[in-house]
Amino acid sequence: MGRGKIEIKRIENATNRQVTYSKRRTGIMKKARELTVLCDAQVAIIMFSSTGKYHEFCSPGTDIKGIFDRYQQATGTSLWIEQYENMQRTLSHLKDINRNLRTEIRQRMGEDLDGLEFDKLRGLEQNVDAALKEVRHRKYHVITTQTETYKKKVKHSYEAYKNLQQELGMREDPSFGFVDNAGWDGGAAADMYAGFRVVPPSHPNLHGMAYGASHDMRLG
Amino acid sequence: MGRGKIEIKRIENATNRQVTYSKRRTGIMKKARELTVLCDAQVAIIMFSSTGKYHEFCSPGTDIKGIFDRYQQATGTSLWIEQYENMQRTLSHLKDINRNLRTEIRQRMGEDLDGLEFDKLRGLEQNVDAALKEVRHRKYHVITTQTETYKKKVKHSYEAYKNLQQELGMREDPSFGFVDNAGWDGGAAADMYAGFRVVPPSHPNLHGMAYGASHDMRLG
DNA sequence: AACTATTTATAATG
DNA sequence: TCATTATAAATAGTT
Repeated sequence: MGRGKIEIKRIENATNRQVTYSKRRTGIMKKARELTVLCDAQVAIIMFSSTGKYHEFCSPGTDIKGIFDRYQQATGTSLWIEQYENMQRTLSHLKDINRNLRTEIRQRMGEDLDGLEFDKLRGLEQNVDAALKEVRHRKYHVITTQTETYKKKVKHSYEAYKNLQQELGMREDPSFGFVDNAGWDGGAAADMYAGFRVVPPSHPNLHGMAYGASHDMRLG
Repeated sequence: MGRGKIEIKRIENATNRQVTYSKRRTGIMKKARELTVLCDAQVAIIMFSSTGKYHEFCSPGTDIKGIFDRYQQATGTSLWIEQYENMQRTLSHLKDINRNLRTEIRQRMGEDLDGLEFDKLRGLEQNVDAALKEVRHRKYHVITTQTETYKKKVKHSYEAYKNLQQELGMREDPSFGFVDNAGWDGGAAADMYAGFRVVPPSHPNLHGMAYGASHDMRLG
């Protein structure tokens, strides 16, 4: 349909190709529109030219997404729906795990124990007991390390002071600067222990910010 | 183009409509195929006839999904991608939460404590300590209830035996049946306590099946 | 973009 | 549904 017949193969001349694309695209769109009206059909068309421009047609009364959702239902071979449902499954699975984890934490916090049988309770008790020992052990390790570090710091500081004093030849007033060694080092260490270990906690702080519900427990 | 010109409006005769749909559909598909070849374009077409049958066309080298993904990118107005990405975000968020929950559980089990500062450790210790008390309390409650129930059962059973014995007028051989009350009831109760409370656990069973990694901790 | 010779699509018909 | 064909419509090449 034109001045001459053409072979159906790629048009090499880019301008020609673009012109032909434009003409034929219009033609197809018109035919699609006519089809929807004449035959009461639903049609969706998406086109990309070789230059990347896109055009679409969609029969009135719906939209591209609508037609494609219908298409997926009709074919059964879902495209996005499959991914979507996979994700839904994963999500649901994750939520289950999440719920279980929360339950375990609550039970480890001594809550929601009503549903547990005796055997479970005994297991939980032993487990929490062992955990407590571990935590205590670790805590003492940390406090010991901290104290050692502090002692070393103090010692180095004192030595630096001594050296300085020696360099100055003790010409200054003794009431200026450090007075003595013993009272300083030991006192500080004792204070640390008092603050960290000797003073008992006034309240156990079971649900406060210090530990427990520290991260967001709600689902998205 | 036909023996006569037609108005572009719905064809009322169903048969005619179906015939026209068939012819024109073929025509559009052919034009689409020609367009892809001549102009190096990408085209996707989906059609539904008024009777619900569907037909599709897609330029070679891709598929419907491919073209529609490209379409979504081109338009920016995402259709499925938006839902998809929302779910991805939710999923990722859930995974984060689960990871945190697992970390908390591990720390409540006395593992992975290396990263914790002293304050956190102290909070954890207090928390686990309080939880242990709760669990113990609950355990004793359960064992007490169980024992009471058991005692009642035994008592009822013994009374039933006594009544039966009385009805029989003690005509049978005393060596048949129950011998005495005391040895039976008390002994059973003591055994229970021994099994549940007196005997110390041989191994704490920190990671076994009794408690701990009871649910699937892997992700899907 | 418009024009037009020609090809192509298709409505009516068998 | 298939084939035919007269005619409408689309479009290739041109201006």
